[in-house]
Amino acid sequence: MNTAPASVPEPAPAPDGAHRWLTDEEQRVWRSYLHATTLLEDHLDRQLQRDAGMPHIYYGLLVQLAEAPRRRLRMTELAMNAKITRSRLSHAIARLEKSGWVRREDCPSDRRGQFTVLTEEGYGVLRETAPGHVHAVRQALFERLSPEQQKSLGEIMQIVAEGLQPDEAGADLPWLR
Amino acid sequence: MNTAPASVPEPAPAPDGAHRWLTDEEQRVWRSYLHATTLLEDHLDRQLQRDAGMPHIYYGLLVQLAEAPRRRLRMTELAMNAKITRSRLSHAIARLEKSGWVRREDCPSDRRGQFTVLTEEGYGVLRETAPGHVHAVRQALFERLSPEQQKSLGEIMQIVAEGLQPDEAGADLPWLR
DNA sequence: GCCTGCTTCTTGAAACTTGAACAATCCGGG
DNA sequence: CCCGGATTGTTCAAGTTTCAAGAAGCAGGC
Repeated sequence: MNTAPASVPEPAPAPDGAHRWLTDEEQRVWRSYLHATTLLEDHLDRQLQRDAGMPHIYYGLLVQLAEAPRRRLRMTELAMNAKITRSRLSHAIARLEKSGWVRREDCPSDRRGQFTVLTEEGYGVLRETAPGHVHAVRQALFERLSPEQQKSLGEIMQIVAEGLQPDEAGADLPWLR
Repeated sequence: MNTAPASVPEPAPAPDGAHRWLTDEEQRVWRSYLHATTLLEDHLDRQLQRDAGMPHIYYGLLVQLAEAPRRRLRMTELAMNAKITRSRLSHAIARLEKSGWVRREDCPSDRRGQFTVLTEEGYGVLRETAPGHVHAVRQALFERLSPEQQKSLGEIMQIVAEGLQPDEAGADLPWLR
């Protein structure tokens, strides 16, 4: 959960600055980050498990489907949107299908492909539970931050995501890099 | 993963402001947040699984132990520090013990209690893998943010954590509230 | 047509997490 | 002393995630 603490022996200060520990201030920021993100994720997971009977990530899958044209997506696309592996998605969809919130359909143009379709029932669950979830997010996050902080948070998270992403934008334009 | 999307029917605008959707801007911030935190956690988990043979959370447990006096902590205290349940900790410690990085010791003053002690071997693993982990954190986060952004992130996460915590500071001083 | 390599999705086993239930112990009051 | 309630840590079962492997279909070159 944390980076190397003070009590872990410091590595020899590398000439080039590699292997540099975090400063005290960085350490504080990092621990706050871990602390807050852990608590928030736990909080939302419990909220949704209680009110919707599924973990946060599964809820996110239903949301993605609800937003998609004809409320359906190919497995691979859904997996990419949700930033999870296809394998994980397969298991998740199997579970959601068992709950009746989702249904599979063959893709006519590619016989390997599968669509996942949000059922009426799944849509209903979303409609019923979305307000509570939004409320939880609002209460835990937005109500506590000033407009400037919200803006700043957005920018920061944007930057971090871009740095970690396997190059989403321009991934199909490799010659630009 | 996401809050209610545009395509989920809006709840009747409650007079008191309950059940309010997120604004477009809030929505953007929230999705950036989810996106970034997911990617970062995945990134660090893989990094540590690869280089240290354990998930991020387990690494955090070792760090906590390394920082503690005599490199040992009671189960409950460790669980609270790491923000996980006692149950989860029990499993985790069992695994770390099997790996030889940690060892249990009875608490002399409370026969229900257990100490978890970081072994020399566990300490060694930490010493070897900490630099790589710090590097990953630095690279994914601090190198990409301006000093102002780092400061801002710290403040924001502090606020969020405080809002969610079962009242850590002052929990034993209830008369102050 | 028929390889070869790639993509799509699924599967199975092992690892990890969750929540409830539990035994053992502590602690304060009567 | 003894009881009831609280705390400590573990365990079980069910659910979720990961990783490696694999079946099936596509697509291009020959």
